Amino acid sequence: MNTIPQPTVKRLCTIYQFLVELEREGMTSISSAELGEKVGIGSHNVRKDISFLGGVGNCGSGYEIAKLKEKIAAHLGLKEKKLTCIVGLGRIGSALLQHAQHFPGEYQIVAGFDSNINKVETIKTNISVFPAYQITEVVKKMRINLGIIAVPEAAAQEAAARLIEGGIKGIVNFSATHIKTSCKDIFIRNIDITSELRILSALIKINIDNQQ
Amino acid sequence: MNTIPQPTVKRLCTIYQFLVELEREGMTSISSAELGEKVGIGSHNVRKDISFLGGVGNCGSGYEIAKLKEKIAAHLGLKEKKLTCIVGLGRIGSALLQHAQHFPGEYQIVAGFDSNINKVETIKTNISVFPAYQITEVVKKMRINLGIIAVPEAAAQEAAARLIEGGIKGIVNFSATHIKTSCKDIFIRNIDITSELRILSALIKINIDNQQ
DNA sequence: CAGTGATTGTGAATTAAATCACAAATAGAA
DNA sequence: TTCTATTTGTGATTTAATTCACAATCACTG
Repeated sequence: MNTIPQPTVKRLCTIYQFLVELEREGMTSISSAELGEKVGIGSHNVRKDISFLGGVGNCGSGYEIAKLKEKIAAHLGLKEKKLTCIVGLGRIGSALLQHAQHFPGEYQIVAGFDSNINKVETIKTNISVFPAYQITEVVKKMRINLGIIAVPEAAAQEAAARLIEGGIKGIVNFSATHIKTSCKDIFIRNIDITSELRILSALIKINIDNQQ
Repeated sequence: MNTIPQPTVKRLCTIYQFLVELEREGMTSISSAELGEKVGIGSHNVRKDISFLGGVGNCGSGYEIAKLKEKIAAHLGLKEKKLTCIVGLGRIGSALLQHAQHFPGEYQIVAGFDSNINKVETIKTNISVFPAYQITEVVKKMRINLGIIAVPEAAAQEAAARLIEGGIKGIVNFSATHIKTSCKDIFIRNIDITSELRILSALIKINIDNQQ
């Protein structure tokens, strides 16, 4: 089978997001050139990426948005609704939680965890909230697919371990610690605001250096 | 000049984060193998990345942490303190703000913006908060280097435009919209939780497909 | 229904990144 | 000091990703 390169996966997800917006605006078709322009990549690249999905476009007149969206969803496994949980209900965690609940699309957040028992009781939300020591048990019982980690640095690796023990398949980690796993079937996306700011600093610095 | 590849920049930032932690734990030196193990990349790759900084390591016995940290900081422009602002003081924005203020390192958040005038007045924080229409003016006057965008989708591109007009050099965008700019000297990092979840779904799906 | 202009899909070429393999350097022991 | 066990730094190699170039396809017009 023709395996899809990782950068292509990322770009297809970005394209997917755009297609959702375009559809909402009432557009029905778009060319590779226009799509590339909007997403900030070349039209060649757009076509190459889409070609991994098999023939979708209409040679005369670009891609039919509904059809392309459907194809991407089918290939990237976006059609099955995923059950998701959040570990850590501090400022970031609860912001993410409420944010996600405003967009109840493919990802349904069904559980929250926090080590602070008080928070477990007082947090005002309509999802079930559990103490942290029940992570493994709850993930297993509810068959949760994905986890979002928003705990302090020190607790992150431990939280990941419990999620994985419960059978989770993917993790988005918002803590400053870079989480890793030796298991090749579990995927982790580490997102760190400080790291992003550093990358910006670096890109700016290198850009200036190169101009001189 | 030997220009540093982008993936290397990212990895060096991750490594930098680790060095900060290791230093805090009292370690003074580390080998490429151990470093790679912790960050989840091969030791070859670690050495190659570090080699872009010029000779740093001690052949017999790994890298001296303080020295390596210093070298990375010097090369990636992490030494000069950067002034940063946040646009959008909703749930995500104010969570990021308070989070960042707990780690007052290289990035000092000096201004916040929101289109809701009430929020401008009531938000309890010790940074200056301004209405959104003053973005350009304030960024220019305070010579702010970096911006964090945490506004709803519809307002994001506009916010970016104002920041850029004010002379900002780098943006981290937390809104669902993919922001782009035609200016090659301005760098944007788009971070989208939904997109990250989709990427996870895709990686899991493709992994399963390939096993069969 | 032929002719034109636009647009896709993809093998080939190019460029970039990751990995390898090993010489050179060093620390520490004997 | 000399020998050995480590560990770096880097040119060479391999692999992956991007870009190119153009034939094939289709919509649309007159």
